[in-house]
Amino acid sequence: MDAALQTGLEALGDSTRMAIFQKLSAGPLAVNELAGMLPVSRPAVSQHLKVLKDAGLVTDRKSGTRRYYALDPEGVARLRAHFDALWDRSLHAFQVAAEKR
Amino acid sequence: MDAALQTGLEALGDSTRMAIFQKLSAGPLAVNELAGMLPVSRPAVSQHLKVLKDAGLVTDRKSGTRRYYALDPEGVARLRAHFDALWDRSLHAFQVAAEKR
DNA sequence: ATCAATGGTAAGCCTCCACTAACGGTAAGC
DNA sequence: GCTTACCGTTAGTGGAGGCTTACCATTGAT
Repeated sequence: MDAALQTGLEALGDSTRMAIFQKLSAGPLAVNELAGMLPVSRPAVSQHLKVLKDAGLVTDRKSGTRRYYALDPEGVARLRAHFDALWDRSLHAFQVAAEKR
Repeated sequence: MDAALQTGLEALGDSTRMAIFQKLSAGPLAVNELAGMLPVSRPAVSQHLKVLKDAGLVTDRKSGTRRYYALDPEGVARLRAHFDALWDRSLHAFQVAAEKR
C-alpha cells in the first residue's frame, strides 16, 4: 500500500492529535498554549507533537524557553496529494461501475 | 469541531479498515471475498464493515446468501470535501504567516 | 425437510496506546 | 548564584478496540 498515506492517517486518526492539528492550522503555538486549549496534560501534547513531527506534518522552532510548533506546508501538501489520489481512484471505480449498467 | 471529518478519520485510521476501503475501491465485494484477501477472519471484516457503514463510507446490497459491499460515492465525496477544506485552511494559514514576515 | 453456504452478533481475550506523574535539562530574570 | 518558566523523556497504568471462537439466522439447493 502507501506508507506515507497510512502514516498520515494514523497520525490524524487520534482525536487529540486531530485537535492539535486544527489548532495549529490557525497559526504557530507553543506547547503550553496548546495544552491550555486541550483537556490533556502538557506531556501528552508533547508526545502527540512528536508523532506529528515524525509524520512530517509539523515543524518546531525554539524561541527562548518556549518551543513553537507550526504545520509543515510541505508535509501537508504531500499528504493531500495522497488523499486526492485515493478519492480519485475510489470515485473513478464507482463511475465505471455506474456506466457498466 | 467537525464530527463528520472526525468520524471518517477514525474509520480510515485503522490499517485493516483502510485495506478494506482500498479493496472496495476496485469494485463491490462480498464479505467472504474480502476476508480471503486479508489476514483476518470473516467476523473481523464484518465488524469493520459495520464501522465503515456507520461512517457513511460504504453501502451494502443483499444478493442471495451473500451481501455485497461497495463504496458510497456520496459519503466519499462528503469526506473529501471536509478534507479539502482542512487542507485549504492549513495552507492558507501558512501563506498568511509567510507574508507577515 | 435437510443440508450447505453466507454472514451478522456476543463474549472474551489480549495487545496497544493515550494519558499522568515524576524527573531532568535548558533558558531567562532577579 | 538562585529561582522561575517551559519543555522533553521515562515509567507505569488504565481503558479502548481489534481479533477470534462460538453460536444463530437466513437463503438457496437437493
